[in-house]
Amino acid sequence: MTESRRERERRARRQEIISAAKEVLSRKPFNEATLEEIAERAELAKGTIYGYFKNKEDLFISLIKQEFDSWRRAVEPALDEGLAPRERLRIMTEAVLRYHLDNLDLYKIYLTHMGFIIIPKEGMLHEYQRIINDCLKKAMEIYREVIISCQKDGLFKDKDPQFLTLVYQGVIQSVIMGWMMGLIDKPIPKLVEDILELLPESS
Amino acid sequence: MTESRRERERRARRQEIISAAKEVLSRKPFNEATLEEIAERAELAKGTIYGYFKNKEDLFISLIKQEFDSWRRAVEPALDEGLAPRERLRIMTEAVLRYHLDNLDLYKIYLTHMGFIIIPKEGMLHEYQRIINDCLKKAMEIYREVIISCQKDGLFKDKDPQFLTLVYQGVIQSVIMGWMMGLIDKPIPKLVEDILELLPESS
Amino acid sequence: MTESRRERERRARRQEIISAAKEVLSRKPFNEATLEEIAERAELAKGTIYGYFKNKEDLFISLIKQEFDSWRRAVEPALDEGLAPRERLRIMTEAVLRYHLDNLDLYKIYLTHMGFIIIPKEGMLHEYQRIINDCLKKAMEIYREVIISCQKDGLFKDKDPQFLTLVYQGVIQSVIMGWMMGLIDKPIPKLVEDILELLPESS
Amino acid sequence: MTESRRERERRARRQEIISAAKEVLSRKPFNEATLEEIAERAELAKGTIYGYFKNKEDLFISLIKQEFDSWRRAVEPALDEGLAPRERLRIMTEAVLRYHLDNLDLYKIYLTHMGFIIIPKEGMLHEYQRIINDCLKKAMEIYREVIISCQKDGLFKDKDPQFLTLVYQGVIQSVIMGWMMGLIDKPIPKLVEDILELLPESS
DNA sequence: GATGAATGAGGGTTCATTCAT
DNA sequence: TATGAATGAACCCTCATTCAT
Repeated sequence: MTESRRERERRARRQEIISAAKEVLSRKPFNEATLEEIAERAELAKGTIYGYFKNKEDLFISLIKQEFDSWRRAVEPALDEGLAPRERLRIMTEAVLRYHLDNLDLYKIYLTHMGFIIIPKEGMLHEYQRIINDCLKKAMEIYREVIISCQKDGLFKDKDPQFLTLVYQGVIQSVIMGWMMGLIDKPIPKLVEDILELLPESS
Repeated sequence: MTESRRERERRARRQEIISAAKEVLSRKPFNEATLEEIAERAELAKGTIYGYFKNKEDLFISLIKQEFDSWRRAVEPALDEGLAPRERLRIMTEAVLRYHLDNLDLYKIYLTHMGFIIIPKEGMLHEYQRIINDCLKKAMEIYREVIISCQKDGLFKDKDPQFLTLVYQGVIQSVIMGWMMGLIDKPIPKLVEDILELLPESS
Repeated sequence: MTESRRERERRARRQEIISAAKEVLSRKPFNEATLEEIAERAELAKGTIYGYFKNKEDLFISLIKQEFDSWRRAVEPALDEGLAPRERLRIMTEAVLRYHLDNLDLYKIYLTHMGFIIIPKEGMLHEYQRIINDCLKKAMEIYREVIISCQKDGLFKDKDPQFLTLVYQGVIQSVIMGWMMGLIDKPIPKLVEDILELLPESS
Repeated sequence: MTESRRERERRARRQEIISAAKEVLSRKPFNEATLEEIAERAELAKGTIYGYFKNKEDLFISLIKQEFDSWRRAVEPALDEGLAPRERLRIMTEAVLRYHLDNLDLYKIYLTHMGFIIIPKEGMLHEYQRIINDCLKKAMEIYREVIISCQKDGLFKDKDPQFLTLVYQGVIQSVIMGWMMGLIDKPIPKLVEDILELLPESS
């Protein structure tokens, strides 16, 4: 069991580093965030990080993957196909908002690195850019799946699902940004209601 | 008049540098874009840039300011209070879309640097981050003014204007991103129509 | 002509860096020689070197190539097929000895990096290792060519030329090392005579 | 006796580390060989090595000393002054060749670190560089002693013994390198014969 | 004004060595 | 004694900025 303790400690330390990185990366883009600062925040020497991650990029990728998994788990309930589509949309919207508003750092990272979604593949794309891209695509697919199920149920009848998905994502983003900027502070269920009301009904 | 020619040339040269910077910054975030690359694209020596701008940041700020002014001029027609509110909204939407779709580089810069909307609470804020922030706020104010005028006219009756502004901005952004990603390619007037349709009517 | 002066200065500076590198690399193997030390010796800032060479390895490769070319030019006279084979051998031996004894640093570099000749290709071979290898092979080929021409003339009749080349190279190396260690200080022509006397005659 | 077993185990462990180091150092120069890799090959933790050697250099020195002792023992029979000089030379040549061809790793280490023969005039000399130097000098002395005894017996009559020693060493090295590079594969006694034939007879 | 060589601070990364367990 | 996590010095390299020409 001694072995087990060491492993536990190792995992904990690894997590501390990821958390430190998360905080720093929420304020600075990848290239501006220094390992020095991350190490400092984790109260470690710079070199120590390399015992846990292959390099700066690996650390960042691990962070993104972990956070995306966590986001995905939060949204999972909305994937239950047994639920009514409209209910799935409500659950999803609430889960997404709650997740991000409880965890603003992640969203800041997303915003800070959003440029990477768009940047054309000039030269080699950094691995971490690919990862971010993947996560975004997966998130969009989830949105789209739920939206399509709503359409099958008669909502937003004649609109292009791609377009609807984009708009949905844009509205969510606006709300989160508004919250971040202190322009909005309603409780989450109220926000969800407001958002759903905005969506074009089929009727 | 020789003096005047010199000035004209100087302004032209300055403009070339800004254009080069714009192109580079649409592909890379501030810290990844090098003066070397900008100078190369402007067909100048690195040192020459310092004859026109105090430093890298100053160049970036000048770029942002200039672009924002240009954007503002494009949207100006919608500020005419003599027009019908709904028409103002249509004009604004069309102007914004047209401006950005004709000028994707600027939007890429915006996306690439969007993280800076979120003001870091600690440490020094780069001057250019503050500028970007200012521009965004001014744009939001323009949106809000038009939206409020619509509300006075009976549209979106009971909604919070702040919230509506955010949503409007989010929808615009979605459409531009969809366009960039090749997911959308309808002509602009059609897009405007789609967007306005989405907005909740008063009725 | 101003341009020409700049170019001239550039080449001169480049040469200074190579010379500094040569001195340092004659004392330390590649991995132990630091750019810091090279820059210091060239009386330049570390960063300046990167204006002249892509990186440390590029600098080293340029050095090796330059030195090998220079060595080759020194040995060139022995390649004249119009000469009597035995005379060619004498000329070559004298040229090689004179070149290295006048230019001990290069030989030190060779010795300091000799390990790379043998190291099996585990993983990727550094580019500079390949270059060193190439130079050595070319040198051996020159030796062999002259030796074979001697054999055709009746010298060392029945020996394997490969073997003879190795031995020749080994003897040369011994003499240079002896000189370096201060064990030998005869004038070069005397050394050449001594060496040639050692070689097995055909008779 | 428990104590004795402990000691035995300790020595064995120490030996394992030296062997691992030998293998690694035959492929990489001192500064490129990492303790990590040595420890891995010895199936030990990095820190454990410090229980057996003061530091990396101490380990390297121990290795060199041990190998040199072993080499010396192999050559010992040739030091018997009761034998005929020519026979001593034959025995020595065969012993040296056999030792190195059976133990190529050591020779690779020698080649990889040969640069250290040339004592840097400035700065601090690594202790291990001095050791290598010492070993080489001792080896040369052994060669010289046998060669001088041959001369007293009338061989190579009028040559400078220092010169002959160097040449002898050079020829030996050539043969070993030829073997390593796959250019030579005769059985050892045949090689010895070839070498001795090369050496200038007195007659 | 234009040039581009030179600078040097600062970042990512490696690795010998130490030390608590 | 064995372990391997932690340390931090030192290395290579980049790039904004300066300055002599």
